[in-house]
Amino acid sequence: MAKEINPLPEERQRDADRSQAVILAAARDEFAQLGLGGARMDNIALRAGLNKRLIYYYFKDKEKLFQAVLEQAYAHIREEERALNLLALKPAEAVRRLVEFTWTYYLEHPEFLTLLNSANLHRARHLEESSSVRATNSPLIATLGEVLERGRKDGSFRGGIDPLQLYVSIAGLSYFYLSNNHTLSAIFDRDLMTGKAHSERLSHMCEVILGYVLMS
Amino acid sequence: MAKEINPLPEERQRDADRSQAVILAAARDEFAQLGLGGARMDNIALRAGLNKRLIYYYFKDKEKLFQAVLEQAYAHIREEERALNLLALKPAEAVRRLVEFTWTYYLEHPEFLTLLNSANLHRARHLEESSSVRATNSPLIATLGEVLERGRKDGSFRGGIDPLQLYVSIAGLSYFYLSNNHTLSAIFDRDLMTGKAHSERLSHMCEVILGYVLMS
DNA sequence: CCGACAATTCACCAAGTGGTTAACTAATTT
DNA sequence: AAATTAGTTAACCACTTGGTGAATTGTCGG
Repeated sequence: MAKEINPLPEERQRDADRSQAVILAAARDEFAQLGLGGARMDNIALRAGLNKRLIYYYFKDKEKLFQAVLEQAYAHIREEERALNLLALKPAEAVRRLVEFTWTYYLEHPEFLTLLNSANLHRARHLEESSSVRATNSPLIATLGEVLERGRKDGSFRGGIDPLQLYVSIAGLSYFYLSNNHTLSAIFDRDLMTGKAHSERLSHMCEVILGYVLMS
Repeated sequence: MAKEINPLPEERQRDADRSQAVILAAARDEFAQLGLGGARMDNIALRAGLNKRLIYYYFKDKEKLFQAVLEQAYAHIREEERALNLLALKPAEAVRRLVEFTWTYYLEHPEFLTLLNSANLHRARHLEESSSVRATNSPLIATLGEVLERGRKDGSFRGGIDPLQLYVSIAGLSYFYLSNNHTLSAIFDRDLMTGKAHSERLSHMCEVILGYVLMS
């Protein structure tokens, strides 16, 4: 009996790409949970199920590893942002869609929030060294600017809105609620992470943002 | 010539209260700059100009020290919030005042933002153990609720606004801009920390929030 | 002036810490 | 199938790290 060829390529024992991906995922989780200062390289190796030496082999050192994690995180959200296709929607719907997307993305990717916090704690020096993040100068702001212009032209939006200010406001409304939910819940003694609380927050944010951009 | 009595009490070499205060300030700075995981006890002692052993003598361990720093930070902002006296203002002015205060406080106390981020990274467990923070269940929300009610009664505000949602929104608009200014500046290649950028941000936030609460 | 206690110092440590050296082995090339 | 290279491993290390035991000294009431 001839040995049949496996239709799926057999798992190679050694796979550089897979190892790097596994390390990145492990590092993302460790950094997200403990911050740059609290993360432990031994722990990352343990999470990855790979020898610690491999981390240094592929990523040089802790700082570079963190930078790689950040780049991957940004690449991921940028990809999803691109898929939004805001220009295919009516201006008001585009803004609402952006609010909802931002909220949902942050909600489903809490690690993104803590990674950004760590990056900012270190004054974003890991981004400045990174070409990939700066280069792909998010086209979202340009798109949002176009949406605002269209809305103004068709008379539904007020004029003079800075798209960057609006984007920061949209992001901030979700970000603060989710990133600081533990302290907020503790101080105000109210669980902010129930499904009901979430939908209330989303509709509140839509009211705030749409109430601002829409003529009335 | 008789030795005259010093009108200011001479500096005692040993002063428990002063030492604790110095340690707290040093710890606040260290934690704010490096996070809980990145902060070093030796560094805190160095900053304080005191022997490291004193930190453990007064604060038990790193976790308790961090908790004490958080408690002090909250106590400070709560004190200033109390001084706002929002109920003495007309509703619209009270809301605008709160926006301005929040912005200014965060701007002048950047360490508060990073401390909160660290607290949230650790799921606010340092607050849950703290009686002082939970106890002084910020009366700001109650005050804001009263402001909203007055505004609705005199016909200037819309109804149905949840004061907590509004507070989170007001805080979030400032917080995200300032806490994430490094990553935002890097990604969008725009300096967000100039005086001009600051005043633009403040007026944008006032428009957003007042546009939301005011009837129109 | 003294005894007692509180404030401070000094020397020290076990358990990590990020990072490295060099050997080893699966794939790939020739 | 031998040679080369890329992926992986084990053992190790110099240096930090949070934390402690015990001695020391300023302060203050009596």
